[in-house]
Amino acid sequence: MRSYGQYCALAKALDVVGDRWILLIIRELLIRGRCRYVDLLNGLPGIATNLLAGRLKELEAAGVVRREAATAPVATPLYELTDRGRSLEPAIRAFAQWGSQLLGAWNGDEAFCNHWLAMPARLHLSDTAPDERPVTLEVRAGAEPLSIEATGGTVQVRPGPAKAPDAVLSGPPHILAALLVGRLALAKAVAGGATYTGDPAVLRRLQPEAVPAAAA
Amino acid sequence: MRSYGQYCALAKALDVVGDRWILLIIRELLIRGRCRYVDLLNGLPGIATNLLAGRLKELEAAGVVRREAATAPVATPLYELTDRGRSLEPAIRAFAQWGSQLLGAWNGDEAFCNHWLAMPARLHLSDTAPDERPVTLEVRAGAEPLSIEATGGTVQVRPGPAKAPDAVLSGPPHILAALLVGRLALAKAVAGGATYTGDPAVLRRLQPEAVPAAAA
DNA sequence: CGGCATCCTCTTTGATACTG
DNA sequence: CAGTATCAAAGAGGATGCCG
Repeated sequence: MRSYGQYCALAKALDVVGDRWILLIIRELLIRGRCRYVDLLNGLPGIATNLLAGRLKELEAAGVVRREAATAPVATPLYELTDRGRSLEPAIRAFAQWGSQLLGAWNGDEAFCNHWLAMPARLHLSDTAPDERPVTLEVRAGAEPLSIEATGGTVQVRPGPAKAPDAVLSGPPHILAALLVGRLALAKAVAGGATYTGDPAVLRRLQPEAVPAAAA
Repeated sequence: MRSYGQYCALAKALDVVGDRWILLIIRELLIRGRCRYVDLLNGLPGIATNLLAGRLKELEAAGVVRREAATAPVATPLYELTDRGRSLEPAIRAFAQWGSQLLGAWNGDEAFCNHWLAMPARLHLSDTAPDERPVTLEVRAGAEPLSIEATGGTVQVRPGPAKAPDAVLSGPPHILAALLVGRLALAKAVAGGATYTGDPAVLRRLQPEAVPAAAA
């Protein structure tokens, strides 16, 4: 990107991460942690492959992303955020929160990846029963599932299936998002096309206080 | 901007404010409040006038900016943020904070406007003596001065001169920024080229606890 | 295959000139 | 002052090719 050439913290930030696709690339790396080029490509529907390659180089040069070359046991290079990159998380969260009000019902021709639900999930879920045994919820909306684990007071969200999920949730994206975030009660989510199998307590345990409020 | 076409809150936010120059336009409106087209143009060195005009239209269409047409007493149309626009402030602050670590010494060929100091000032200053009478500090680094007022526990920062400043601060941008933010003690700032006239207590009153720490 | 680099077209930007 | 008009240059998007 062309620099704004302004002595201003915001302008400096935008010199580095203001380019098209950059924040979405960082979103992917925040959600997935270290991953391959092709994982990024899949999580960024619409990006041209040359553009992704170029952006990754810029981000590496800027010290936001680190590229680990493929060595012995690993077949392909891996990308991950540096500390500086991870420190963008609060800003990205703030933006996502602002954008969430622009998120209406899902019109089927928008791209959707299940793991994107990790962002609202990390923001709004917590383990409300730290002393009970760990439980896992698997969420399926797109191709690859997402697993959410409540264990010892913390919530772990990561892409990929859960080994032995205590509950499984699936349905249309906007219903799942609203349900996880606590804007929609389970009954209404089911009425809206969601399916929940397994122990209902798993979902309740993850939700701070939103469920009782929204259940009305 | 071309939409990312992704059902994701962050992508939706970027569909609206991800375009080049947009966040800087919003920065200007956050600092200045309601203002004229030329004010924006002056506060955004490097922007092309057609681009500013186009962005303002997009932002108006998106409900982020409101344009008030010139009526009776006012000679020219004015622009200001809507509530939705103002609600971007936390996200912009978060980004600016991230960018501040990229802000080194001021190399003279970067553009600088004095009123940009309002962002770090609002973030880091507070009125530490709410019960004393209001005091005003005037900051001069660029063309137009900035006035910072501590009154009754709150700090007001706005572009423009102060009526009767209790103190006046001037000097090179990076020195003033570091001083205001508390990263630099007054003595060191003066050694670095800053000038401070008036009551030293004014500056101390504005700074939470940073000065004692950084004074060492 | 996964991980890019090239080539080409189309859109956006930047610079400047011009008008009500 | 507040923009619009014009045009060249840069960047994005898409397809495809190359290489381990």
